[in-house]
Amino acid sequence: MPRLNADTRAEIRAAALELFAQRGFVRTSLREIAEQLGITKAALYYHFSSKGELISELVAPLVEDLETFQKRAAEYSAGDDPRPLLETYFDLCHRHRMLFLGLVQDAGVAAELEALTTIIHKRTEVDAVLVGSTEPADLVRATVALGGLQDCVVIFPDEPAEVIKEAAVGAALRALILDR
Amino acid sequence: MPRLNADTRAEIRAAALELFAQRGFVRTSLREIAEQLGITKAALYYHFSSKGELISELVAPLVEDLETFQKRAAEYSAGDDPRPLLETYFDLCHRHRMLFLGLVQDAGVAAELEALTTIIHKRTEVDAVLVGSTEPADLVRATVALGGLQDCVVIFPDEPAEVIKEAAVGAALRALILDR
DNA sequence: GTCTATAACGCGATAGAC
DNA sequence: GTCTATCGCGTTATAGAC
Repeated sequence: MPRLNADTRAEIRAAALELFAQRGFVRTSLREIAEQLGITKAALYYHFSSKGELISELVAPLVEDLETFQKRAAEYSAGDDPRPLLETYFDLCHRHRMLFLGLVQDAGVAAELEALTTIIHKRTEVDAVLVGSTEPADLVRATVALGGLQDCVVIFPDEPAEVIKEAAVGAALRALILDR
Repeated sequence: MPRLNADTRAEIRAAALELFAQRGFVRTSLREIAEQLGITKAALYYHFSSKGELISELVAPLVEDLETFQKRAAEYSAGDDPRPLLETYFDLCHRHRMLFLGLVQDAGVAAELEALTTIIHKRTEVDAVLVGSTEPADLVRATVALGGLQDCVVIFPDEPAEVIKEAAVGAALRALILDR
């Protein structure tokens, strides 16, 4: 029988986004999404031709926002104040944080052995030590510093480590330290 | 028939680590790892009782290094120079960069639609604009700044956005700007 | 527009021969 | 120590009834 609510497609998007953020894209099956809505897997296929298409539709607004942001960034010249750009980028990430959460959930797939949980837990403890505080506003500095270092090894895996290390540690230091 | 090389177990570890770094943990099947070595999936099971055990063995050295690092970090007091700690953390990440690469590959599972590739590409362009250079040593500053911002929305998804934003943008600004 | 039923596939994992 | 063969499962995806 037809369901009462008209916009099943939008309902599917919403339910999927929530489950993806909680469990990641990989470990969320179409069956789970369908069950959450009280419809069947096959019914879902009526609305979306594949899991990829569903994901694609969820990611599209992020890509669009990024394109807009990129155009704005292209007008930036050395010497301009970068703060507004950084603020916009933060807002963008925050607006799409459900998707980013889904991505990191996926990254933790291997960690059914709890290794990743352990790793994250240890990082958090180190974060607190580095800033001597557990206030979010302080922890953020350590997150940017250590997270930034960590990002560099995956973004520049083939560059000579010494070059990256010097620049990265310098940037991390500045991010970490408030007073000067 | 037995293979000529004695240390099959180590060979499996090496092949697995390489494939995991290239394609992620999720999308690398035991069959692929076995084929790369010219053995069968079943033979692999003689050496490792499960995929989890194989991954676990690869991740163990990272966890060990993190534990050592954490102990050292615990001796750090506010006011000490954080640089040595940051350098050690970078070295640690760099030493285990194959594993980190595997984790981000997993995160890109959803992106068979190439959305993630698009996203990363756009980020790289913005990075270059922000520092007005394509030199790795400069790009690193943008990576730490924008990567740090991005990390914050997944690390603190439930904190009030304004609190996180102010601290994060501040840290990103300091990471980005060299001269002061 | 939604359902039931099922096909087709790849995965991790196991059994047993050699 | 490695093989062939196969199981059981969850998955994406399709066909056809209502």
